[in-house]
Amino acid sequence: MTRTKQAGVDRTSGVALWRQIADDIRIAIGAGEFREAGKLPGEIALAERFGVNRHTVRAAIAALQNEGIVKARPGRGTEILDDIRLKMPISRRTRFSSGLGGQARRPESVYIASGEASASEEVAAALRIAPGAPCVTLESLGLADGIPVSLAFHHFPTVRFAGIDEHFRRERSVTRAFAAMGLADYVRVSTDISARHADEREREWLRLTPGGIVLEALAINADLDGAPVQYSRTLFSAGRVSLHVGTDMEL
Amino acid sequence: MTRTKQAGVDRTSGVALWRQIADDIRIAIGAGEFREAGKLPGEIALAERFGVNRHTVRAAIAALQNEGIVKARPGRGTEILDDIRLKMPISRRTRFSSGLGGQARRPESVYIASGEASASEEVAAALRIAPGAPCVTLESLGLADGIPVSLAFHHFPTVRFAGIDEHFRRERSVTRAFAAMGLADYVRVSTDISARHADEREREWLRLTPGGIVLEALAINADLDGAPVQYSRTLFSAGRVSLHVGTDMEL
DNA sequence: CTCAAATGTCTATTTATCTAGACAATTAAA
DNA sequence: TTTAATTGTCTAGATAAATAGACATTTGAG
Repeated sequence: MTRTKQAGVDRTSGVALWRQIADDIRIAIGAGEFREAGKLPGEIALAERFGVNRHTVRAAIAALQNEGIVKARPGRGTEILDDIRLKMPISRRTRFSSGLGGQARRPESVYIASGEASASEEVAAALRIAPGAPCVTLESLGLADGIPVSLAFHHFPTVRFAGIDEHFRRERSVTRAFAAMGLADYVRVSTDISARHADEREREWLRLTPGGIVLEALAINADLDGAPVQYSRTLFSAGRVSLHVGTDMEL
Repeated sequence: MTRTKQAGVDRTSGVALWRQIADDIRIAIGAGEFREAGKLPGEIALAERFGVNRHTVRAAIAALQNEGIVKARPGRGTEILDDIRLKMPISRRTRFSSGLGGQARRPESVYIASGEASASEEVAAALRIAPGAPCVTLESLGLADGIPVSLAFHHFPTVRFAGIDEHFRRERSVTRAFAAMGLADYVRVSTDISARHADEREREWLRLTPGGIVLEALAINADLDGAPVQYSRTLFSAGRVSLHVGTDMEL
């Protein structure tokens, strides 16, 4: 029997059908497709829609259940749980903790690791220091309501911010760590945004499923004299965060 | 035989090993891992590195070859071709064609379709018109050197821009279409950026492989009096584009 | 309670993916 | 020219994914 191509599933892609279907349903939920019903169509209906066997759809639903997006119950159907995506503002005054302010969530930064390194060309160019000059590195995890949303790698010039990692460890905030070292205010100079698949380590920290996507933001912060004070690479869980760039308001 | 977990491959993810490995190598190339050699390690070395059979690695390389990223030749090895990623600036003066200016590429916009629609709540809110009010819709494809980099859905309020799709068709540029209708200048008011997997239709237009990622930018443009003139949803091929947000320069 | 609709579980079979090994073909260097 | 290193191609077998069907279990409506 030859098979007709059905809605959006590709049988030669190296991606299992159940995973393609899970991704498809996740997107459909995000687009509000089943909002009025509050639940997914029945497994048989979904199987017809995607042109696959009911068991394949069940595997997809099991994956979505594992991600906490839906909840299936015998007799009742498969209910859609919350689909929350935080909006992270990016502007001249971008800070992680205050960014989530109006969204009634509990923001939190967690220390992962820190150390000393010599600046790569990339870091040196961003911080306007000599390549090979010493940097404080700091890795941290950003959470909202206990759910990981970002994984950040910060770089600070050692000559000015030696020991800032210890301040971060106590204060659990880059802004407060800066304040503790006498830098009361700073501004975002540039942000470079791209997207890619998360690697294994990133998946672990951000609790992503394989194939999960991260938004990668390369950011430079500077003091009010324009001297770079921080270069960060932040990975946002693309399923939980969108980045909002306001180019209109006072920056 | 029980198998030990090797570098970054997951055998229960619903993603074929060859595809995981292809994604992994693509990322490594992007990070410059094999830059000095100019080619990948041998298939046997890669097979050991990922803990899989040589044939599985070969499948991964075949996929990368299909994407035009590498070129394998008997006796010579697998050479790495160009890895180009355009940098698309996002600022108050964002325009597609001029954005790629300094990057020595031939930018081009292609008309796909246009029509009339009543504004959804999302579109109405962005354009500050009544929900259900008429809009001109316009779909276009952005290319650089003939390679598709973006797929855009534009919305314009009909009351002010009826027929702008015809101007776009002739001028092949939104900026010039605006100019032809008497709007000499406009500015970007806000841009909302997220990332997700491309669906089948998007993959076709952007020539992406299954599992391919798009950066989705929701943008509002306004005239110099602040009245919204355009609401766009633009999908950038994440492998070919990064978005650069300058929050420092004169916006 | 009874029934219809839904999800849960089981077995069996087919198809795709991965592993294993052998050997051919091509290239670049000794 | 010889040799080593590399990719290309073939066969065969093992493992995982998908299909197919039957039937049990749970839930909500009538």
